[in-house]
Amino acid sequence: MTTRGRRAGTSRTREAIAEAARRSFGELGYERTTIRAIANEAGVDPALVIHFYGSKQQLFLSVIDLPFAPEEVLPAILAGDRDGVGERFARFVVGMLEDENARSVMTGMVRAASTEAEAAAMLRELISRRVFAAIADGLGVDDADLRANLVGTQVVGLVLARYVVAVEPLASLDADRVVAFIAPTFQRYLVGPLSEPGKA
Amino acid sequence: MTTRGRRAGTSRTREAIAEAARRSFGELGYERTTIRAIANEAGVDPALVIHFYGSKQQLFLSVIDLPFAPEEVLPAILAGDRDGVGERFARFVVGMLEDENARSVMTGMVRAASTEAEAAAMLRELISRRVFAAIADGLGVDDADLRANLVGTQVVGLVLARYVVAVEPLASLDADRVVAFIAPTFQRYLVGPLSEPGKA
DNA sequence: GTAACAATTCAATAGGTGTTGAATTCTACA
DNA sequence: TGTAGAATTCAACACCTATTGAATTGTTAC
Repeated sequence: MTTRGRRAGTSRTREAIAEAARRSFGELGYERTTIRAIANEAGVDPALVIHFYGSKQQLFLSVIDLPFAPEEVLPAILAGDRDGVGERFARFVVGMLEDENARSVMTGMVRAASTEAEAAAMLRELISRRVFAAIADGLGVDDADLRANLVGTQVVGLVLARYVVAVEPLASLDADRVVAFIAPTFQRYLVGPLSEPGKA
Repeated sequence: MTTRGRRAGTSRTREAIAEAARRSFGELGYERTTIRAIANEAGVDPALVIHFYGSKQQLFLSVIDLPFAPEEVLPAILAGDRDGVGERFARFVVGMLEDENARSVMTGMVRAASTEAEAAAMLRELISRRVFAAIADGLGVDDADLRANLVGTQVVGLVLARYVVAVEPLASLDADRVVAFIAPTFQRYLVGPLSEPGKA
């Protein structure tokens, strides 16, 4: 029987709620995640979740944020020899997805983008503004918006196939091989000729 | 005031329900689609939907089925000169997605695969059995399972980015240009060397 | 030490969901 | 023509949801 009122000592429940939420959103998506389940996992009353975060949607937006800042991490990847940029990019994406927390956030974003307009907007914004800007600045290509889109298709496709749908053998492959397989795709989307190899 | 009991004449409501369901699942995903809304769009009582299809999940499974049979359509695409196979494949995928009904089914599948285990299984099965078999048979490559997976990532990534998230400029591009951009990716995933261009 | 405030729970509310059972009207077949 | 069955609606059920308001307990600043 839990008692009412404030607990003694300093409390870490706010973060516990955030962690539970991130995990659940990542695993179940937005709709299937219930505030009750989050509260339960955090060992707390549902009303406390609302008290801290206002609403389910605000909780989602607070908790699902990129596990990295594109404008901080991309420049270093895009700089350097052009021939290796696809591999460096692939290595970063695949490596980042190895981290459990980062993966939760990414799958959560992709899962939620499928049904939540807000989440779709986040993803759209991410791809077509932040990644776009980094590519335009870092590579000096003129059709950076399109290139950012194409890179985006391969990234979300990878997340969906490897982690959400978990198709085999891709899901069980070790990171290095995945990097090797998709690096050339990023290479072409980032700096290669975009039309047929012949023309353009 | 609609009257009770059977209507006169032959009825097409069963298909009307299927169409409404397909549209709604495609646009809103599984969770957000309600039986009441489907019934409403089909001009019918919610109970009739259940009466015809048994349950929401069975309705989903009945209605969301591939708009084409891979084993029938892929062989013709994979046969022929190897250099053009990527483009032929891209043309087929992108062209198929131009059809409104087919697109609904595909987005519905991808959307639902994000949250419904059954739908994820469908997609997994589709990619790793049916597409796999077609590739193995049609191309005679040995790592056909992996190639099918990689092709799958690019297909679902395209569906998600272009139609679900609708990122610009990709969403507004005309089909021919999309084909030109992604064809080389399919080309490599289908018959190209899978590791770095150098080795393999 | 007391007043403000933060953390926490409880109980309730209002609304939505898929699904069921019975009732009614029509069709098809004997 | 009669009767089995199909198509259809209505009303209800049982359940689950996010959210709210009030009550309680602890902490912090004066």
